[in-house]
Amino acid sequence: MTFHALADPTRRGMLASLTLGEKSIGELAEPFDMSFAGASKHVKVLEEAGLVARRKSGRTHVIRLEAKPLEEAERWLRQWEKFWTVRLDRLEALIQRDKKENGNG
Amino acid sequence: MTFHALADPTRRGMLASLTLGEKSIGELAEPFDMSFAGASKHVKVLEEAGLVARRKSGRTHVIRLEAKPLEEAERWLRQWEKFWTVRLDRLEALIQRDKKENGNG
DNA sequence: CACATATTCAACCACATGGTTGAGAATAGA
DNA sequence: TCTATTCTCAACCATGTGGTTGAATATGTG
Repeated sequence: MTFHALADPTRRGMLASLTLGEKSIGELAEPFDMSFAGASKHVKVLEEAGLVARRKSGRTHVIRLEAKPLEEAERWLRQWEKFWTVRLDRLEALIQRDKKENGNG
Repeated sequence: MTFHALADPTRRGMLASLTLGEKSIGELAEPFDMSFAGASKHVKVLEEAGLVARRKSGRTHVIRLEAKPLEEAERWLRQWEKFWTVRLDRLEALIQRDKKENGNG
């Protein structure tokens, strides 16, 4: 779900905006020239992905970043990258060995 | 575009399958009980995201992994994670300092 | 050539997504 | 209380997505 949440440029922009500090829904909506309701939907997606958390202060909903899912996504990617880089390297090694053994190199 | 490509479970499954070696479209489709055309579409998405590459061998299209975009996505995430973890830590530090200065802690 | 195989393409379908608007809920403040 | 502010919800719309099927393309094989 994290990847889906990160796939949208508006949401990434909101996350960027949130690195400057907590923001209300209205403040998040503003730079995108978007309706409250539109921004609210995006925040909901981010919230369900665990990338942000919400705190109610009076009538404003204050949104802040949450780093955990990002760490997880990063771990996932790193693991995969390592795993299949090894695979690709091994494949390459096999090709090289094959070349030598068959005198094609 | 990488995040969008990674957001679909079928596509992640295909990538997983590809870590075991190169696969044809048909071989990629098979474990998902999916039509050729369906698999073909997913492969196209992965290809456009640069996550896989295609080589034609006779009438079969042979698909292999490409690690580069994964590295980039990982770098992106790592950078962000670091960046906003620092922000969050700084925020926490401010709160703590505030507590001390105002005798609330 | 005729036929089978591997794949794409085009058209279609159901549903999700990103956006809007307008109404309604909750809270702040006169 | 009345009004303004902040936000969510429901309904709607256009477009995208994930899937199908059937026809078309390209290649191997008899």
